[in-house]
Amino acid sequence: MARRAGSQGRRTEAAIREAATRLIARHGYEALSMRRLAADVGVGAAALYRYFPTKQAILAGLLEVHMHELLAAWRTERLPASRPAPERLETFTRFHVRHHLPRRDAVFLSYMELRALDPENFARIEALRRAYEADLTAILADGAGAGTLRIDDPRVAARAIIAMLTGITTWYRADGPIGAGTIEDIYWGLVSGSVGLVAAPARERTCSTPA
Amino acid sequence: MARRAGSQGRRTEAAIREAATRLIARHGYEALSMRRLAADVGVGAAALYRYFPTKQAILAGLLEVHMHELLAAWRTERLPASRPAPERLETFTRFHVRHHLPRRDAVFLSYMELRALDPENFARIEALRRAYEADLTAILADGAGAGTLRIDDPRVAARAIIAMLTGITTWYRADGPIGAGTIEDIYWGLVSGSVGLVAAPARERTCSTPA
Amino acid sequence: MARRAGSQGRRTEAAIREAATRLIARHGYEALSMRRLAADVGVGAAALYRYFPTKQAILAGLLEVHMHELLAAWRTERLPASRPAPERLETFTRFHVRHHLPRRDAVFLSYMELRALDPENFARIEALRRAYEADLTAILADGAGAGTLRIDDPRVAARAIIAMLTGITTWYRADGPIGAGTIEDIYWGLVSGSVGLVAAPARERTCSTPA
Amino acid sequence: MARRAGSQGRRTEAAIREAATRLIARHGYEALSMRRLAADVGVGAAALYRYFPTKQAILAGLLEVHMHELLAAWRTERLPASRPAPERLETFTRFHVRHHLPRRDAVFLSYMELRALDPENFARIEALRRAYEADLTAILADGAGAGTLRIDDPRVAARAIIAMLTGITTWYRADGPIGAGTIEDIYWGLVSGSVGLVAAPARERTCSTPA
DNA sequence: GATGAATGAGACTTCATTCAT
DNA sequence: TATGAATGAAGTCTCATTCAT
Repeated sequence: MARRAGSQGRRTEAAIREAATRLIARHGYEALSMRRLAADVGVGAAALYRYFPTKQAILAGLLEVHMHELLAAWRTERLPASRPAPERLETFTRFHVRHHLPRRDAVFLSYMELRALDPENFARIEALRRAYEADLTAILADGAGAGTLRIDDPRVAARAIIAMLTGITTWYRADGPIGAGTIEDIYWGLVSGSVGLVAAPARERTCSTPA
Repeated sequence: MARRAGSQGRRTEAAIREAATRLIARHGYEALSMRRLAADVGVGAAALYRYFPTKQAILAGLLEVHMHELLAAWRTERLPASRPAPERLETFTRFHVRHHLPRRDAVFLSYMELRALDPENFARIEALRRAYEADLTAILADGAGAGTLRIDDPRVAARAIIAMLTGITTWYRADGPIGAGTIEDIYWGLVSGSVGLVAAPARERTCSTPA
Repeated sequence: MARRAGSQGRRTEAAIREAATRLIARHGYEALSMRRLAADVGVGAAALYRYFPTKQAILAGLLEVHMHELLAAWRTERLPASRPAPERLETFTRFHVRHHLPRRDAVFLSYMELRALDPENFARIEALRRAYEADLTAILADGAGAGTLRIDDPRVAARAIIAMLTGITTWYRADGPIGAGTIEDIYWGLVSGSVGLVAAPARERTCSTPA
Repeated sequence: MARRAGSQGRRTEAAIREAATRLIARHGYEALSMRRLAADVGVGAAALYRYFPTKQAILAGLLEVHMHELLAAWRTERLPASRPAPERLETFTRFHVRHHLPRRDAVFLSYMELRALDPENFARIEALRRAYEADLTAILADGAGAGTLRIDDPRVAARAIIAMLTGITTWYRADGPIGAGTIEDIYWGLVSGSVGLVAAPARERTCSTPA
């Protein structure tokens, strides 16, 4: 049979991306077989090669699209450097959480499967990741310079914050007890505190030095 | 050909563990072949099966030993529940960093390759991880109850803190510009702030509300 | 999408034959993929099947046309059996060289890819080859009978001569230093000598028995 | 089952070489599948890879061994350059026939599958072939210079002679009506005549110019 | 007249694993 | 204690071919 109704090219490519994202996030790139992927898509294994020349290209494509989407979205939402660092940091934090929460699989995969990329693809995609990280680093450095944020080392802090925020995807379930908005608030509480901001006005806190 | 007498075996087993830790951390469990592992150990592939019945058993063994070491060390260092939560948290934080820094590969592997475990092994090892996390959660809950820590949700905060601390291993290099002690200090600064504490005594800080 | 009117088809078929001849001569029948062939023709792979039902049919068609052309041309040029064998042999030799030189790829392919034919096609085409060879064998046998040629075994000699002549295509380059006419002369010199003729009058030679 | 009695390493490697020679000669390199080869050897396909890293390496190994054997044997038998060219040519001719006749498959393969070699292997093996050809060319050139052989172009003549002699393997059958010794004689008759010698002493001939 | 999408078979190769030695 | 030889399953990928459009 040459063609199953309703499974034309574009649709097939999208289906491959979706299935690959899900399967790689679940079992890892190396553990994913093209046959299994094809079965999930509902085509023969050979059909995959009409859309991606190699298995590696699927992974690279997924990560690249993910990073480009992330950067594009961030560039739309970020505040100009003229605004105070704390505000910019809050924007970053809330953006990061909001953008990542509905993309569990893609995020997971983007942080876990970098090592599965061959050197060329790695270089290309790692550069995108560094660009994103650099934006946060700049915010933190600005705040440190202006005295509005308490930061020992902006580069380290940026990595720490991103690790903390990205970790959400390892356990968060959209159908769990905690809403996305609450997650945003909780993590902004943690982030803001970690760089020496006291909580948003709503939650009055005293400043205590322990022991 | 027989080896010279003596416990060559113990040495070989240790060599397998070390090589496996390094190789899995570098390339992932699925990407590791028994032949490659054997080659790194300097032994024929068949020899591995004298020490581990399956490839899966190697991974499980590695993760299990790692978690047992972690828990054993932690149980030695942790403060009793009678002590104030901030102090206990500082102990936890510094312990976590200190314990993990020299174990980059093992840590990386423990967080990345859980999904490669078969269900039984996963259950066993995940339980150990949860026990460790539960200890931190308890500290945070105590502090929240006592009003000495500002915590929205202790479980979420525990995960966030562990994610932040563990993330160190993805970029830290022992031969880099930042010493282990400094890392401890920086991360304690971030953690303490994130739960509403002001900085450790050594670095006097004022409690300022920016902007 | 429809092409503009006119016999695009004929042109495509010819292009397929040409590309197939070139590619099979270069890389061999088994190593040729229909996709590669189609790409060289500038057409989708499926289009090839408008002209040839199978890959095997392309090869068979090529060899068959080649042999029919060869036989047709030879039947036009050959001398009647009434003429002396040496003359007929010279005609054969010069014809063979002249006909084959500008058909390097087709010739190469005709001698190398016989084994890739399925039994039916092989039988049909091998018969044509044998007919050609039989003509040369007859010339040699006639000469041997008449005492004008020195031949031990006409069948063996025919094969030897054809092998020698056909071998030209493995190294001859039209743009090389040796012209086609010279090649004809050189090989007629070799062939004529091999069957006991002394050289053409132009190149006087003595009949010497060495050592 | 780990090992079938009687199929140890060395024996297996030899069996692979033999089967590969036979199968490639019969069907061509590209048409040979590793599974088919393994089946003929009597092992699983994977076992082949203990002895040859790739399919290409099998072919290259076969051709290389063949050419080294040829050259080694020739260097043992060839006459010194001080001897007259006709004698040296007879030695070459008889050696070539004698060496090649019992190696039908290997010879066939060596002349047909050069194009299946990847560039590196091709260069290495082609150099060996050229060395052998160069020896014949030198004999012919010497004879032409000394006036004992009638040669238009030694390089062309060398190729022509080798093509003629090697062509034997395409039709000769050891169990056919013609003995190996007879073949040698017949071909020496053809070769000697082609370069202007009259026949070997045994077969007295007159030097006649036909028509 | 030609294509885009797909297939099932089969290609080479690597895998974890076994077992006699 | 270790290995050399082997296996069967499975890996990624390419093949000739089909057929609705």
